Amino acid sequence: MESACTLEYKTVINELVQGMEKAKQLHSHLCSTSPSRAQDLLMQRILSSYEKALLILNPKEHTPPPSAAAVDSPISVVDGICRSEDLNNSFRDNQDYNASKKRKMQPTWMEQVKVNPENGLEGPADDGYSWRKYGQKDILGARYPRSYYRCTYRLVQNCWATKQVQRSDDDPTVFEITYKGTHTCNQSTNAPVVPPPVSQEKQELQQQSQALLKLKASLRVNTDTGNSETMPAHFSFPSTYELCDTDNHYISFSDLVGDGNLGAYSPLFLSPATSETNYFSPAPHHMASFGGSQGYQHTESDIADIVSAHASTTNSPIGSMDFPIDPLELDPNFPFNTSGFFR
DNA sequence: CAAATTTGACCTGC
DNA sequence: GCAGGTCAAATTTG
Repeated sequence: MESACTLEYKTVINELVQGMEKAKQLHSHLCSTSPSRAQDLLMQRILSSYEKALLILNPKEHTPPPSAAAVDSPISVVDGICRSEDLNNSFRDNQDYNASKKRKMQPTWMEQVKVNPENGLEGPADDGYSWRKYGQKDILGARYPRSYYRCTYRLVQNCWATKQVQRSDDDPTVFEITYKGTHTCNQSTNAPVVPPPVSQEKQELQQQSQALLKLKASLRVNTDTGNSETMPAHFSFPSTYELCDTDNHYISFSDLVGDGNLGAYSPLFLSPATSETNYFSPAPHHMASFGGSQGYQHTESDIADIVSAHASTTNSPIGSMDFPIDPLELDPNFPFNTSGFFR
């Protein structure tokens, strides 16, 4: 059956292939005028991202990408680990979609963030979001208590993203951060108006990365919630993400800020003032606020759950893996019109 | 004084 | 019953 979805699927792959070719052309053009190691590095990553995207969409025709590069920064993501049990739950629960399991299907992923002892033993730095601590618990068998944070804008913007922070027993400079749910708030409005100056080389790199950003934008699922905002003003992934696919194989994601050349994309400099217990996080995305009950009784609306899950494909690496493109999983009323889904 | 944090109590799932 | 997660009143902070 050649469904419209299959057609769009092939279109996405075709666009990715074309994008990769154009990136190569751009790279050869730039290198002919001003060869640069940074450009080589960035091009490798751009191509790697394309390959990974293609791999995800069409695993039979592509080989696994190389591993990601490490980062040299005061705060570095040691790794991002999607917890296989969460993924397994997500897939297993598809058939039995009750409220309890829906909650489990919230995109969840874990990162380990290492901080420099001199500037971060109190906690890793800002991840670009505003979090409010709402609890702390001593965990059985853990030396350090676990802290619970939720988005500051939960009430204002109905944003249900939460995170748990726990210092590693083995290495006190490592914090294990578990993110649950994705931000539906718009915190980009807190970004500084004037970005720091950017060198010409960085501008060139940014131009290339903009192509990727557009690609990411074109791949986003149009949730059409009434909020027509497009790509966020700032947009980044943690330096290295390792995601597991449906077979629990890890897929390594290197990003555009990994070598520090594209710091302008990092939420670290765009972020509002936040507590010291903030870290890297997936990029924010922009969703409409949903009316709905809140509070103690775990009664967030079904819509919010659906949005949290599916909209996360735009910004949450795990979210995207959590919910493969499968029409059966999507809201039947999902506005999958071609003009909205593809640019 | 408003916002953020702390912390004991309460709720939920296993 | 226990452990983890969350609430909400009290307290602290800016």
